Amino acid sequence: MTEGEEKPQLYRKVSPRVDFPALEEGILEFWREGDIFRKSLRLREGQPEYVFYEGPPTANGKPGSHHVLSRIFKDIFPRYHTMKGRYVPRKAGWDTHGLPVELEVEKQLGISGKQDIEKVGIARFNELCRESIYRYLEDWERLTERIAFWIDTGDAYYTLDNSYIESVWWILKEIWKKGLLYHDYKVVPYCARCGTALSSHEVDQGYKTVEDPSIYVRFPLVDDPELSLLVWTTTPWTLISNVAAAVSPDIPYVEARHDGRRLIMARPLMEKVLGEDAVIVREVPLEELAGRAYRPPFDFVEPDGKAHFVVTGDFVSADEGTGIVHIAPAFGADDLEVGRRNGLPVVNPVTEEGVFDERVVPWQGVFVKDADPGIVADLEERGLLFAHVPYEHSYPHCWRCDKPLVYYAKASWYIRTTAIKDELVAANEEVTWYPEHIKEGRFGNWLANNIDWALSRERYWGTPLPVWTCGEGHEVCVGSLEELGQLAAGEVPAGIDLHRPYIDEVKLTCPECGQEMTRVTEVIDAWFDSGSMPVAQWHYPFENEEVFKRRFPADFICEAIDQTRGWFYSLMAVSTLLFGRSSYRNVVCLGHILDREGQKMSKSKGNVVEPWQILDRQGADAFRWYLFTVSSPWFPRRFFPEAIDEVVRKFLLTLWNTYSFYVVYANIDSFDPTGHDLPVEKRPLLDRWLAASLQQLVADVTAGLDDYDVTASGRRIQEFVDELSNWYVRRSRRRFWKSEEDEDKLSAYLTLYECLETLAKLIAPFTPFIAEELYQNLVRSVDPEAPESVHLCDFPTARAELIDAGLLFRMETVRRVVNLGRAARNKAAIKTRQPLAKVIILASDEEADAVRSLERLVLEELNVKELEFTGDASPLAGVRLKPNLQKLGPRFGARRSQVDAAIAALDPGHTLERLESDGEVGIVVDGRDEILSRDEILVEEVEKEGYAVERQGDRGVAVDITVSDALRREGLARELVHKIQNLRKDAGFEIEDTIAVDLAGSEMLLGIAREYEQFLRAETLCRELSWGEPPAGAHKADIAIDGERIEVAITRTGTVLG
RNA sequence: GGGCGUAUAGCUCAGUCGGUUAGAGCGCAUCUCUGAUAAGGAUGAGGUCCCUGGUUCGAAUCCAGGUACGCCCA
Repeated sequence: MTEGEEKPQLYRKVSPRVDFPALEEGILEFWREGDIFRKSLRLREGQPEYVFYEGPPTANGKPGSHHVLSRIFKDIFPRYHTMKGRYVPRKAGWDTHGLPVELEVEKQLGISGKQDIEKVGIARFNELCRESIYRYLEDWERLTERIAFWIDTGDAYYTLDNSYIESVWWILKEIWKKGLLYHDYKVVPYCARCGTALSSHEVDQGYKTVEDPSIYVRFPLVDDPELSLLVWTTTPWTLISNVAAAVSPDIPYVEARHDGRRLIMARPLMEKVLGEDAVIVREVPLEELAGRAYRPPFDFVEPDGKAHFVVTGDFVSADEGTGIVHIAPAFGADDLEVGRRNGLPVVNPVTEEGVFDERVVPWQGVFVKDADPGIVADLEERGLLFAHVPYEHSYPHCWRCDKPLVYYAKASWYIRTTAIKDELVAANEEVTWYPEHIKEGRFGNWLANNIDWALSRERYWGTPLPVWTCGEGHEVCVGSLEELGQLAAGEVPAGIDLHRPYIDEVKLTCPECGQEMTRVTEVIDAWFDSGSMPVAQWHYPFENEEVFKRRFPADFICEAIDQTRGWFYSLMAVSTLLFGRSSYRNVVCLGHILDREGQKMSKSKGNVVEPWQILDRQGADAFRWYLFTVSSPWFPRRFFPEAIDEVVRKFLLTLWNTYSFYVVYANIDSFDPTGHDLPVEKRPLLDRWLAASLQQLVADVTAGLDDYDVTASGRRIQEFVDELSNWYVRRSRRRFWKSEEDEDKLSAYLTLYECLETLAKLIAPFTPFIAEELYQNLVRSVDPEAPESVHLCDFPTARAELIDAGLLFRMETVRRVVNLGRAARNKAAIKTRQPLAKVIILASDEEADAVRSLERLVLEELNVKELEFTGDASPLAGVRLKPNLQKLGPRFGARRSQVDAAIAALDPGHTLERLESDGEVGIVVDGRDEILSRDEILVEEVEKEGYAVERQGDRGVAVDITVSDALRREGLARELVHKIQNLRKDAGFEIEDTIAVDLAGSEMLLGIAREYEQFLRAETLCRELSWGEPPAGAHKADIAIDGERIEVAITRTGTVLG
C-alpha cells in the first residue's frame, strides 16, 4: 500500500508496545513548552481557593522513595480540586536551618564539635551551611518535575531569607509580649569535656554497658528519726543536690522492720531488697507520705526554697530500686519536671566542666562521677548507707571523647505552650485527620501531655533568637528590622545578614537602664521556622496582608506520620499562639515506606530503592499508581521494584490496550465523534450498561477524593478499566469490526469514546501522563477548541440520570451466569468454540428476567442455541443416598439388604432436607420403625445425565453436553475459521487486509467449508475461495482438525479500507 | 520503659454491624479462549486470620495480656 492510498488518519497511530518512561518525557516537554502548570493556575484565578501548604523539605540530602510518596499525595488533591474549579496556588518551600545541616558541614570540613566550629569561625561555617543547603536542590527539582508534582518552585520560600526570619521574629515578639517566652532550666545530656549538650541522635550512638555503684540510702524522717525512707540511686554524686523524694501514687508502701531498723519502701520490692527476714509492720497510706519532711543526706548547699519532703510522681515504678526515688532537679529530666510541679528549688553545685564547685568542700574540683566512692564512704560513716552493690547497666557516653555523659540542667529558652493547652486541644478539634485515630491518639495524647516548647539551641546555623539582655538583667525581644534599627546602639549595617555572627555584633541600648545590650547567643529550633510558614512565607505582617489572610488556614496539608510532633505540631502551636486556631483543616498522615522484608529503608542496610530506578524503568505513572492504590496511605508499605510491574500490567497496559484498540478501529473507520450524536437511551443495552457503570464510577471516585480517600477511588478506577477491557470491549469487538455503518456501530464508537474521554479526566490527578496522552490523541485531535491539556479540563460530574441501578444488577447477574457456564463447559472439557444446544440456568425470577433481557449476550458467550430457566435445583442435579455400610452393617446385620432397599426407596431430595434439618430420618424395616442418623447415610451429588453442572450457592448452570452432528459440523467450521485467522496473523497481515483462500485435503473438512462458505468468507475477509489451486506466493499451512488434515493457503488481495 | 499504629495464602492486599464454606490480584501447576491485549476464563495446590486467654449460641472481627515490626517519646 502506498501513502496515497491511505485515508487521512484522525488519530496518531498508537503502538501496543508502549515505553512509558519515553512517553512521559515527551509529555513533560509538552507541559514545559505549553507552560501548562501555570495555565492551570491562571485558569482558576478568582475562583474560591483551595489552600495547600507545602511542608518544607531539607534539600541537603538526595530525595528518596519516601519523598516520592509524600510529594505525589501533595500533588493529587491540588490537581483534583483545580479540576473541580478551585484556585489552588502551590508555593514551594525549603527548610534550610538546623543541626543536620551543621553536621553535614562538619563532616565536609572533617571537624567535629563546637570548639572546632569556632576555630573555623562562625562566619565561614555559616557560609558553608548556606552553600550546603543548595547542594541537592537541583536533584529535588528534577525529581519533583519528573513525578509530575506540580508546585511552584520558582516562587519558593526559604527559611533562611531575611524576610522569613523577620516574620519569625515578629511571631516571637508576639509570644514574648504575651509573657510566654521564658528562660529556664532544661536537663540535657551533656559532655563535660566537650562542654556541649548532645542531641538525642548523638546520645544514641554512645551507649555502653558499664558498672556503676548502686546504693540504698536511708532518709530519716524529721518527725520520727528512727523511721527512714529507703531510697535507691545509681548516681551517688547527685545526692548532694537532693531536694525531695518521690513516691508513686499507684504503688502500696509499707513500714518494714529489718535488722532493728524501721524502713519505708514499696511493698512489691520488699523481699527483693530486704530479703526474707524482713517483717511488715504496717501499711503506709499515701496521705501519710506526701509532704512528709526528711533529713537530707548532705547539707553542703542550702536550697533557696522549701525542700526535702516527699512528693508524688507517675514516673516512679516498682520495677527496680525501692519505689522511692531521690530527686535532684538539676540532674534528671523527671526530677526537673517533678520539681517544677512542686515548686522545688534547683540545687546545682556542679560547674560546666562537670566538677563540684567550692561549696562542696571535700570534693571541690573533682569530676562528679569520680567523687562517687568518697560520697558512698561518707554515707556509710554516718550510718545512712543501707546497702551498696555494683550495678551493670547501659549508660550513654560521648561519641566523640568517650567520657560518660551527665544529665545536667542548662538554662534554655522556652515557649510556655502549656499555658495554651486548652486552646491547642480546641484547635485540634477543628482538624480532620486521615487516619482518624491520630487526632485522639498520637496527636491528641501529645497535646494532652503538652510540655513547654524548648525553643533555643546553642548552635550556629539557625534563626537567631531576637532577645537582647543588659547587665541589669533587662531583656528585650526585637520583632522587626525597624525595631532593631530603633533600639540599636549604633547604625545597623544596611543589608545585614540576620544570621550569626553578624546579628551578634549589633548592640542595643537598654530602653530601661540605657546600658548596652547584647544578643543572647542562641538560635532557635528549626521546627519553629517551619511551623511559622503560614505567616513567614508571605513576610506577613510586613507585606502581603491580603494574601496571607486569604490563604489562612490551609485546607490541606500532608506529611509522613513522623511529623506528628514535628511539623503538624509546630504549625498548630505557632498558629494557636498567634491566632488561637489551627492553621490547617485537613491533614493526611502518611505511613513509611519499608523494604520487602518490612524493614525500614536505610543507607546502612543497603535496602534503599532509589526513585530513579523506578522512574527510568517503569515510569512515574506506574510509581504513582502503585503508591496510590497498593494500600491505605497511612499504612506502612513494603516496596520493591517488581511490585510495580503488576500495576503496569494490570492497570496501565489494560487501559493502554483499550485506548489502542479504539485508535486502530476508529482510524480504519475514520470515526470522528464530534460529527455524531446518539442519546444514550437510544443505544443498545450493553452501551447503556457501560454508560451507567461509568457514571457510577465518576460518582464513586468523586466521593472518594472529596473524602481524601485516594486508595478506594483508585481501586474503583482499576476495577472499571478491567470491566471495560475484558467485558465491554471484548463483547463489542465485532460491532467495531463489521463493515456496515449502522447505528449499532456508531453507538459502540460513541460509547467507547465517551468512556475513554471521561477516564482520561478521571485519572488525570492520579496518573497525569497517560491521562494527557489519551486526551491529546482522542480529544484534541478531533476538537481543536478543547482545552489545551487534560489538566485544564473540568473534572467529570456524575450524570445521575444515567446510573441505571437495575441495569447494573442485570449485567452483574449475567456475568455470574456466564462465568458459571464457562466453568461447566470447562469441567466437561468442551471448548467454547464448539456450539451446544442449551443451558439450564438456576436463578431467581428476578435474575432470570435479567438474563433474558441480555439473552443474546449469554448465548454468544456460552456459545449455545437456547437458554432454559429453573427456580429450583432439581433439574440441574440430583442427590443419591447410599447406606453407610461401615455403620449399618454392624447395626442391622442380616437385615441390612432390606435397609438398603428402604434407603433406595426414599425420595433423595426430601430425605436430604430432613437429614440436614433433623439429623435423622425414619425408615421401616421388617415392619419396624427405625431411625437412621445423618452419619449412617452417605450423600452423593450426581450431575444430571447429559449435562455438565456448575453450582455456586443457590445459583447454578447446567450445560447440555450432547453434541449433535449439526453442532459438530458448525464447531468444525469455526475451528477452520480460527486456523485461518491464526494463519493470517502468522503471515503478518493487517487486520483490514482481504485475502484469497485455497483449501485442499480432507473431503469431510472441505464439505464443511462449502457448507459454511458465507460464514468463512465473512469472518476471514476472504474474497476468493478456491479448491486445490493455491495462488503463487501464498502462505501455506498443513492443519489438523479433529484428526483430519487440510492444506490452507492464503494470499493478500487488498484492504477493506478501499 | 511509655504512647500510637501494623500483623489475614509464597508475595501485595480486601474482609461492612460479630453470622453460611475467610476472599481478590500476582506467582505456581493443569486446562482453555483469542485477529485489540504484555491480556481473558476455569480448575487445583496454597490459611495456626501473630500467640494465649476471655466475652458470645457464634470471633479474623469485641475485650485483656503477650510477641514481632514501624513511628514518636523517655
